[in-house]
Amino acid sequence: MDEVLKNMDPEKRDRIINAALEEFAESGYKKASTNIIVKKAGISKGLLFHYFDTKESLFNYLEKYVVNTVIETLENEIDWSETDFFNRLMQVAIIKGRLTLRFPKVFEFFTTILTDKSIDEIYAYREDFAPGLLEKVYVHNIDYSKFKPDLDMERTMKIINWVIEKYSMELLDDLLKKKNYDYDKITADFEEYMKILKKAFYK
Amino acid sequence: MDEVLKNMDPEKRDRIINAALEEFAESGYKKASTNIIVKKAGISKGLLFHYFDTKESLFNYLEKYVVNTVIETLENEIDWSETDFFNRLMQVAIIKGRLTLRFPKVFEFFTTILTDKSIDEIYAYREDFAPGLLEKVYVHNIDYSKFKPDLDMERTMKIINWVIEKYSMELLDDLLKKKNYDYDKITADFEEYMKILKKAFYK
DNA sequence: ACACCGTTGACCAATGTGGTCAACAAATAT
DNA sequence: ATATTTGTTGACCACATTGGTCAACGGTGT
Repeated sequence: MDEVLKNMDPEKRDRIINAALEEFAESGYKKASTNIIVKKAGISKGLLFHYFDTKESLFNYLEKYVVNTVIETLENEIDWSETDFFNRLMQVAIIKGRLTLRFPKVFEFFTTILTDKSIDEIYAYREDFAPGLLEKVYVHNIDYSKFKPDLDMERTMKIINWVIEKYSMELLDDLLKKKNYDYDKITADFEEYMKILKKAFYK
Repeated sequence: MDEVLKNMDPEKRDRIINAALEEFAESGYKKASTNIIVKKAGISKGLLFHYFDTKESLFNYLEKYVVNTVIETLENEIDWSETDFFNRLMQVAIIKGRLTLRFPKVFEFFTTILTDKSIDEIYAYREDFAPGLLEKVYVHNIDYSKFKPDLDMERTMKIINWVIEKYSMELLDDLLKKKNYDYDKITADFEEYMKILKKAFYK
């Protein structure tokens, strides 16, 4: 399976991957239909099972490929010298936006995978695929002395994260509907939110 | 169908409703299986189709019944004399928590229904079932003069809403896992978050 | 002419679908 | 006690969909 995959036309591979991501994200592993996947990908049934022997191995390949791609992209594209916490999170959100343009349903796919897993399992899953990454994003080089000293930091961090998650979600939904990607406008809008949060939580 | 439903044992009706809500929420209308619904509800196939002639009419009944229940509960249980914005939103969240204890998957059911609808359609849907309610929750008797005068109010309101939505979601997930409902502890924790937001956005 | 290879879609047994119905059980009326 | 209605069951149906196979096709290079 592996050597045959390496030689596949990359454009076609992305089409298959996106079709499969969409179907698995929408229906979960069991109810996802290979018939629908081939229809979405615009290929024949036979071809799908030529590249991926079974539905299960397709799912496994998908998971590995897509998780690794996301992690590598984050590792490589984050500016690790950035010291401002909000700017760091903004970078992450923007990178996620670019990934969504290439793999529209990746993050819904992740959500579906993680649904029904306990918090411990989710943590283990994350550490399995990207050991230490989460901590690195949140603390490496970040200057926490900018925050007001009397804050309930645990809850404050949760609040900031929730805001960014929700904003990103609305943003990604939007990206998938309209096709244009007005980088500057999005960044400016995002910065407005960050400004409000900074005023609220920075010294 | 209607008169036969009125006479149904309410405990059994709730079991059927919750089983159907769960299955529809999980799989969407088309992929939801009536076989799984009867299994979850612990009744026979025949009985489900005795009460609800078709899968479609079951879905329609569900939608009406559950939307009306949620709206009536909100209308009746909100303390409309409350003037503090954060307390108002906290009340809504707590009422949602109580509803989740009775209908564990209602809000996931709503989410599934609304997925793939455009923003305009969602707005129309809401106005169709609960005309004016949303506005009433957000403005009726609320004292907005407590907010700092120089705020970007549109974005600030979004932020507050996002925080409460996310907090509620985590709370509801939690409620479904553990069965106990430590009202006081939850309220206290919630109030901590509100305190942070008030310090950030109130004068 | 041949071999090779990516690709197709009709085809398969197996499982699942929404819905029916004759028959049983329990309550209710006579 | 008996007859009647009401609530409930699950085996059963025709049909759709499932994951997966395979003989055949068209194109490319030799």
